[in-house]
Amino acid sequence: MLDKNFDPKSFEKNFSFDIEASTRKPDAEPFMVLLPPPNVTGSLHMGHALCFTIQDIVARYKRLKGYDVLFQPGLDHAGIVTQLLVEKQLYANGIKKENLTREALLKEIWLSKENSGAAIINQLKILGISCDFSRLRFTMDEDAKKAVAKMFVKLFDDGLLYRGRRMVNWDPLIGSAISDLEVVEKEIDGHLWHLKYMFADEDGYITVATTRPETLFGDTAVAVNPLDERYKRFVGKEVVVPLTDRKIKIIADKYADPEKGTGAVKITPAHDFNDYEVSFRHKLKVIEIMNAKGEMNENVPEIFQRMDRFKAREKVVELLEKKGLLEKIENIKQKVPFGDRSNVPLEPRITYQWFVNCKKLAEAAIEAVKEGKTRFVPRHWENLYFRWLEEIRPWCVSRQIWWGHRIPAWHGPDGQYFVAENLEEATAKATKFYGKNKVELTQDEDVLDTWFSSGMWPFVTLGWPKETDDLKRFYSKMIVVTGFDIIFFWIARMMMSGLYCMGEVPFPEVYIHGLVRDEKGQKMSKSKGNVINPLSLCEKYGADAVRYALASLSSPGRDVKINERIVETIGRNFLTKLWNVVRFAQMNGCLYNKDFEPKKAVSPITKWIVRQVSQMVSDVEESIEGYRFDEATGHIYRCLWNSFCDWFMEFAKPILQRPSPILTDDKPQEACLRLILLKKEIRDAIAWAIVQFTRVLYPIAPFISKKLSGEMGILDMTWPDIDKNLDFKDDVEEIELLKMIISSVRSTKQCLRLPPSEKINVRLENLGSDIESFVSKYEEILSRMAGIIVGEVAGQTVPVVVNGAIIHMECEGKINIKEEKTRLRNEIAKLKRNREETLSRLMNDDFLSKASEEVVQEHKKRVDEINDRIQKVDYILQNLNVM
RNA sequence: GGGCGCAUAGCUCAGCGGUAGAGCGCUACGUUGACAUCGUAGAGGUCGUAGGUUCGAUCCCUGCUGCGCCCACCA
Repeated sequence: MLDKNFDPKSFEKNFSFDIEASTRKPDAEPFMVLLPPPNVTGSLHMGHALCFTIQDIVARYKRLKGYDVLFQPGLDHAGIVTQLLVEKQLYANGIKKENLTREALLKEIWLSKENSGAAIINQLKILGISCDFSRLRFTMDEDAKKAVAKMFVKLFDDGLLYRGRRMVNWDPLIGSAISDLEVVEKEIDGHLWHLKYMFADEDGYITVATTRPETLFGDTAVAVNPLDERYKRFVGKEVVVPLTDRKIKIIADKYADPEKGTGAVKITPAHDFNDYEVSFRHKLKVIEIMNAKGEMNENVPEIFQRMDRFKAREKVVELLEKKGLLEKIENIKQKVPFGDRSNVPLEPRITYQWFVNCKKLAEAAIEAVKEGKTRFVPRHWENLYFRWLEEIRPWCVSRQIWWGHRIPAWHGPDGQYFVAENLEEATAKATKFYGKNKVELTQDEDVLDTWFSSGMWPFVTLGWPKETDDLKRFYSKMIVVTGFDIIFFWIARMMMSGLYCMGEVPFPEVYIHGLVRDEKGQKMSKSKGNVINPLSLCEKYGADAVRYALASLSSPGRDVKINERIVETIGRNFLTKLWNVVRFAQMNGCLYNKDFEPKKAVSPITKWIVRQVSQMVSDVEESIEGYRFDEATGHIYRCLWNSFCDWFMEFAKPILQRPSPILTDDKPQEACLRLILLKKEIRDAIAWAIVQFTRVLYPIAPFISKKLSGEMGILDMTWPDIDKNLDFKDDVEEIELLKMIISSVRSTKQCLRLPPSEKINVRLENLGSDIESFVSKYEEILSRMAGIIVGEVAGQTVPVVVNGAIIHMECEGKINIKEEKTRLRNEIAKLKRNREETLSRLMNDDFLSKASEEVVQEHKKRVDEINDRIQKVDYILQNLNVM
């Protein structure tokens, strides 16, 4: 028997879904859900909870539907983030990175990875995510390493991957190159310094505006626009770089925009993408003035050397001012590129890096989506995907950090390198190249961008490059669920890698969910302090409540705003309701009866609830298949709370509470038997309905569903097998009429300020069916739920119109006639307005000729109904006058 | 500078070419056996704005306004 208090903690921990998650069904249709591997940098946040809940709903639903579901879990090594985190932890313990060897730092990171990984797995289990943990993979597994090396070599051999000296975005804090995607533009309050560049051979100067005065040591020209009349005559002249005695030329280049700054721009090829371009056109010298940490190097005057770039800026400005070379300072809003992980301003830097030429890969990825081989849900995300892939640039995949997949390339003593899957193969290549036996090879120091291995996740987890059975069975049969923020990082790359290595799209569908935000719609972040920890919510309200709330809030294409209160009011309250109704069922001895056949139900109320539940099941099915989890929870909610609890259980109560007759010889046997059978049918129907609820709810709230279906006597979870062709029309209509009568009486009582508990005599008129039999069936229900006694009435009455029927309520001395008259007049006025509107359409020839026949008929019917009602209400009004 | 999304009740959001919906909140009333984490009833919206298409527009199209996001190497 269930406890009176609903306490999810008391049972959630008792359930493990490991067995169902790892059970394979070789004969069933395969379906895979690919869990986006969480970073091993700590714990799961609300975004994970949403993403994983959605996936788990799909996985569980498909399992119930009979598919062979592989829900593949994994963890991501998350190169830069993880290394930064561990370095920070070490630093807090007084250990500096500089004092550690590569091996020592890696050892520390692996340790951290083990801890974090274990914590994440534990959290996934608390959330009830039913992936197959026996198949847990890590992006730096031995197998994954081999696969990554394999693909790297393949790309290299196909000429799609190369090493080159290029200008890249450099993160001075991390000391590494990063990809374009890892650059975030931030608008900051900055200054525009107007500097005087003195002419070398005459008096006077040209004014150059810059936001980065410290880079002037790297200047190798000043550019003006060839069409700029102001500066035409200066082109070819020399100016002196301030604070130095170095002379540079004034050049004419269309890059200089007369509208911007002073129209004359300093050219610093080593530290600006545009200037680098300009330097090629004019064969300018390239002077690097900073090291990997963003400190000034030996190419600047002595006093600036080893100085941090921002410190140097201050110093430069100070000196310029002293020397009278600073014309003015303007305050401006400025966009500056920052590293998304380090959150420091980036420096463009010219270095050797490895690049993937994505052009061809991208074309295939675009094509596949255009052809519909992969579909985004919601569809409009495809635009974003196309736009990025169409303008794709070479992808810098090397990182100057230690944590990650080491680049599978080996360098010879002379700078020659050999790309190979392992040292043996590299040695073989080197031997061939050098033509002698012993060559000292050293592996490339760099590691790969994390997303290189993430992009291979769909097939690496299935065993690639081995041609495993799983790979054949599940590749391209999977779904990926993720946020739009990683469409470029991950989805696009999985498409490219997948098509490249497997020749087929990895997944036919990608479901893109919204971002989780706080109740004000703000992004959750540690700095704002508005982060909600899903695990503490689970602790407080249960994982089911969190999952249910997330599902019901996840409308397509919209962000999910959540706070603790929402979990409480949406999730926990609903589950409490379910818990309580099951408890009530238990008190009444309801247990699942496998012999109960819904379509053979006898009692109208049973037929009604069977109909409602059946409809709900097919609605939920449709919703989940369309990824409408908000609708799915809505259907379950309304059916359980409104139809089942508010109506059916109330209908059932009087029947259940009737004392069971004892069959003796002196009582009419048939009536007793009928009651016994009716009570049994009601109990069976209650248990049946509850079981259906737990089944449809199982994908969303698995713990409570399992618990409650167990209480009802069901151990195996399956999707409800519902008869979609039930013909209960007449009975369903009868119950709908009953409901309307009850509602109308309640409403009228409230209007008339009659206490709901007061029993009122009523007379029914024009019911449309046999009043006597209707009353005999529902007399008890009408009495309990509406507080009316059907029979004859005396004295003053208030008639209530329900559909075609009229309920005359006895109210002698109980009501205020004036108020009642006002109420009725208002009702008539409203009805008339309604009628006018409908009639005006029916009198419109265009409407009659152009609207569909169905719509026209509907309008005509509506007018008839309104007329009928007006007539009755008016009749009532007249009679009130007489009384 | 391009592109995308959103605008519906006090709040959070569904919806839809044919008389506006839910949850929360609010108001009134109601509890001795499922549930106050509750029940019953009710108030509350000219569906952002201006045009257009249509017999009919909250829904489709266009402009505008406001908010949010993405992309882009500019001093």
